[in-house]
Amino acid sequence: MPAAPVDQPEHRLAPLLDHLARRMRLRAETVLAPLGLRPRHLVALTVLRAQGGSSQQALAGTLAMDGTNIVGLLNELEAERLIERRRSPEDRRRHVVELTDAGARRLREAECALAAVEGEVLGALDPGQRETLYELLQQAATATPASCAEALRDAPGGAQTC
Amino acid sequence: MPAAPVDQPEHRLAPLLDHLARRMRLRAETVLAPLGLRPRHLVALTVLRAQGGSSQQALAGTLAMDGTNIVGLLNELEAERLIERRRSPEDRRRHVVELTDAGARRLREAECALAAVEGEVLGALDPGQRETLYELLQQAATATPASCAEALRDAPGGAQTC
DNA sequence: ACAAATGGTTCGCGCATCACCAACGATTAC
DNA sequence: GTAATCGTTGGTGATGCGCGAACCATTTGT
Repeated sequence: MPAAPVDQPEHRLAPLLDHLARRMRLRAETVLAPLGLRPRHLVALTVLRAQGGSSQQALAGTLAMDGTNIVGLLNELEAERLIERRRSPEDRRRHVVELTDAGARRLREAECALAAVEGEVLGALDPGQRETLYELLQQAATATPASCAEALRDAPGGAQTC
Repeated sequence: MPAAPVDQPEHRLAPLLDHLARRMRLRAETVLAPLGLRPRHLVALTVLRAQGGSSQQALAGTLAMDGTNIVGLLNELEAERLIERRRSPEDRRRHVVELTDAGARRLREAECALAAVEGEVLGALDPGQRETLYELLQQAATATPASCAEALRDAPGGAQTC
């Protein structure tokens, strides 16, 4: 056996992530509809609860979406008084976006409704596994904005690893 | 302290999953483009490698998408000789879809290219963590098709858990 | 003080995804 | 033979989203 060429399964988790996220999103849509929310809103609200008081283009960065679309998203959320835009005192061009009390409440309601969906999609995982899954994803998500921008800056063309 | 109301952080991982999957998908698109593949194709190919020789509506089930759209997806893949449709011997109405050698090769190429993306998006996770993440997602994904259909059958309206 | 750059907003274009309906050919089941 | 099933094609419509253009308010540079 010469050098044992390390026949890795070469499993990448991008497709897996995509697959599961899709399943989750599909079910979540139907559950969230009665609350007047869509998955996108949930992500935004969750991010805002974590890092409240960010500017809109900071949000655009962490949500990885175009600035103009952020406006629309926030408009919808503000129309239902779930978030507030205040002008920043230091730089009055900026809008400081923050969760309102109603927003935090709705978010909790949504999360509550989402628990059922989790039960369906992640039925094969026991509570402990779900918890570690949560922690892994959380860790990845909170650290990514920086590392992602960094990676994009360092290797704009292509960074091949194999 | 009356009954200690268990002030769970009530963290749901649906938004997290959505968020990370989006980041991953965005980067994956640009990396996959030169290979003539899009994220959807990758998911399909991965599923086919795992459970080869399924009928198209079985695929529709596990991919959670409409049958008619499956046709288009498979057409694209077949046009590049990455999959083959053969008629099932038992039931000649069915098409048995299977990965070709070229398909398996392309899939590996794509996974290789995807490794770089993983590095960017999951930079905060060390190899061990990524492995457990993979195993958790894998376990959830392989078990979901059944449990999901089951859940939909049992509770078509709404299954509130809290 | 004037020009340039920046954050946010609005409008509109274009593209991709996707569910759904309808109709059809081939095949199987009752 | 009739009905149901699998796949295929074509079309429609909603949605999401990136992108560019123009605009206002504000800040920054000189």
